[in-house]
Amino acid sequence: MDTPDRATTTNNLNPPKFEDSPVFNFLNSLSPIKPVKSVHITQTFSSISFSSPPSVFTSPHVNSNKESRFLRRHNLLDTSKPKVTSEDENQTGSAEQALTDSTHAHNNSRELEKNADKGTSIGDASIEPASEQAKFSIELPQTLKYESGSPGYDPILCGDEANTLLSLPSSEAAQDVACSHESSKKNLVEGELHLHGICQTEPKIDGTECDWDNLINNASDMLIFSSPNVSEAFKDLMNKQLDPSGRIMQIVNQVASGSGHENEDHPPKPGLASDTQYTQENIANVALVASNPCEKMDDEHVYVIHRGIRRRCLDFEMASVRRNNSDGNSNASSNATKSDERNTGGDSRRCFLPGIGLHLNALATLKEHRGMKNEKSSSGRQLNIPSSTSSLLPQEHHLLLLPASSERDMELPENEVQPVDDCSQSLSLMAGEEFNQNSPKKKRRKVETAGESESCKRCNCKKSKCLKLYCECFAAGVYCIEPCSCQDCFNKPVHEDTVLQTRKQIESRNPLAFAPKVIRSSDSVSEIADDPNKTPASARHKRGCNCKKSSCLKKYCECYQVFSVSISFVPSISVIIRVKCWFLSKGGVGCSISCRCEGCKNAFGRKDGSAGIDAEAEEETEASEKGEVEKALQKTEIQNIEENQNSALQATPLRLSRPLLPLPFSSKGKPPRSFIATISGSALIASQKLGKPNILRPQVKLEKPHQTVADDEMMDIIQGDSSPIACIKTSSPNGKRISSPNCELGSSPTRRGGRKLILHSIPSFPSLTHHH
DNA sequence: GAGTTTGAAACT
DNA sequence: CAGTTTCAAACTC
Repeated sequence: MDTPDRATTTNNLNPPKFEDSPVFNFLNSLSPIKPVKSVHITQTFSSISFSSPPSVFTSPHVNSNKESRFLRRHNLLDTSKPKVTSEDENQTGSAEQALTDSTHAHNNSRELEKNADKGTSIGDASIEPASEQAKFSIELPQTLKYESGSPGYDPILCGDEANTLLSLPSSEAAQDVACSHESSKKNLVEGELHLHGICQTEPKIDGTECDWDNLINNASDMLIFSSPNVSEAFKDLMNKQLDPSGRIMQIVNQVASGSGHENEDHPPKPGLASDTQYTQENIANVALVASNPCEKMDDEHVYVIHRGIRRRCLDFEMASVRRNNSDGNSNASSNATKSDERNTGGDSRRCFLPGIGLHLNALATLKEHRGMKNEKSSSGRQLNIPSSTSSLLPQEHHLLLLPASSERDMELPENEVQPVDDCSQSLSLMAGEEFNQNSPKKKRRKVETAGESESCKRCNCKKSKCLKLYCECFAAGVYCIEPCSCQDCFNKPVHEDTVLQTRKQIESRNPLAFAPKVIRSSDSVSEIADDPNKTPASARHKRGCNCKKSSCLKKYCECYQVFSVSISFVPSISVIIRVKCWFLSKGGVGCSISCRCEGCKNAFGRKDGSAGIDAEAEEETEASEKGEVEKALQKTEIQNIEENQNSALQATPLRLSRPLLPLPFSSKGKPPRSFIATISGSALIASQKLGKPNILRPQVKLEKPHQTVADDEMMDIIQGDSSPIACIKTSSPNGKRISSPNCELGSSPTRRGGRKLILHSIPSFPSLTHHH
């Protein structure tokens, strides 16, 4: 499957295994995270274009399957060689062992170095001893040939290795939000990591030097997409990004202005409901796949990508519209059952409808694309959103893709932080994340592990018919889907009328019932603006919690919910970034005066105003005799990490892993162990306020698994200009996901060397403070 | 997997 | 608004 060039390169370079890399070994020695072979995700629902990379590396929880698969790949690799020397074999084996043996890792690295010097090593990798972390550098394998075994691998598409290190497996069906099981299966089979050489993007790399930055940069190339098509599209994107002149936003603007998808050569794919939809999708894709404006995007790719975005968002208000829509395809097939939904994809398409899912962030974006909006309206898809506040669905897609349906959308409370909790809908441009679902034992978890979209909300309602706010799906504004274990569920397209009605009823009772639950106080905003270093954990739950027994240390607490984001940017470097987001719909925020909790110990901020979950706070906690709190925190953290690791392997629909982070340790010389970053939505907002680029750049801080980055650090991350971050897929512990509204690919103004994907996390986030 | 705990949502 | 009930998630065993 390799191109001639690649083959040559491979042979010449005698591709080292990535996992043999000393760096990797070192990482493994430091972190519980262990390398795994490609992930076998049985995602049924996920149609998300960028499913979480079947991580090459994953947590120890990864099933053996993956590993075996990975091994197989090695075998393939080896077999490709004329002869496998015993040394090579040993190295291979040692690499495996090294994963768990740090000492061995060092030895290995030295060996590798030796080999590298000889030019015959499996992997050109060198790593300085821990004491010399400052010089932490690594040489990535020149050529990693993993694609050979993938049936879906398209040599043509992947041929351009120079520009694309991503070898995206192909299984386009998997992209369909229809969540075809078939696709999923295919994905499993084909969704393998195809590494075409980690450092190939750096022509200059001659096998002797490849600093950490390069590694990181290249890591982006190693993203794994469950969907081959997506991967292809992404690859194109990546290739285009190589062009210095490439500007993502241009594309976006182009599309918005109607030129983006004018590629007549590539008419909309069959099955598209309409041109309008296509346009929407294009926009979405553009947002995701920003590419060089000079080059026409491959609509096909784009389509593929966005296809994964389609979700089960409830377009409550669109029900009637859709009905009228003669489009036969229809989603209209609202008679569809859950399975039907998955298979038709029409339902998912709704996600592009404004419905209730407009995200605040989207508003601004949409405004920018007003032309698009108008166009849409003219097309008969005028969307009317009855409730402004209630329409804040945590669905990034909506934000990005849906044209503003009504001005009312803009009437949302200014300081509300959009709940970005449902990844299912969210444009999860995020990496193989996973949230902190603390109990893997749960049924839901099972479903998840079963391959179901971890990203999807999964309710388990029995009596509420999924028409109450009890139901997470309903509350999130999404239809229940197969992964749900609900009974007598009415939260289905077929009952959209009922859903709508119920929703309205609830809204009539509480207009903000569906509004974001987390708000950011103006005070905190200004505070941050004044001093970016201040802890931005100022977002607070709108109504506050009422905890009495959990001390606000459990997920029961609406305020305290650790949303974690795992960024698996380098599949080979299982980097799990745990991000505590304060910009989530709920959770991850400190308690406030509005809380009526008792004995509040919310690590994110106590009711009494105590420090949040900053590192110092945690340290304080640790140091203090509050063993209980500490325990709780640590436990939570551990759980989160473990879960992240686990889930990182699970492909999330539309899970786009984009390594955007120039790892901080690249300059700090700290080897990654586990990246735990804390992202504050407030920080994001603040950064906006400060007029800084809305680049979500979670600073990756190397620290112990239980540590978290201080808020101020997050501020740096967000505000800083050195670390482009990848689109991160964030999710809440309870399955709620957050994704940056405008996860766009772009080039960082300050990016160094390699291509980096920048997550414009909340670019279009309307200023929440300018009115204050 | 079943049962318990918890706190939000819903109801009165 | 307060008290109670219902509910489902979180948690425990």
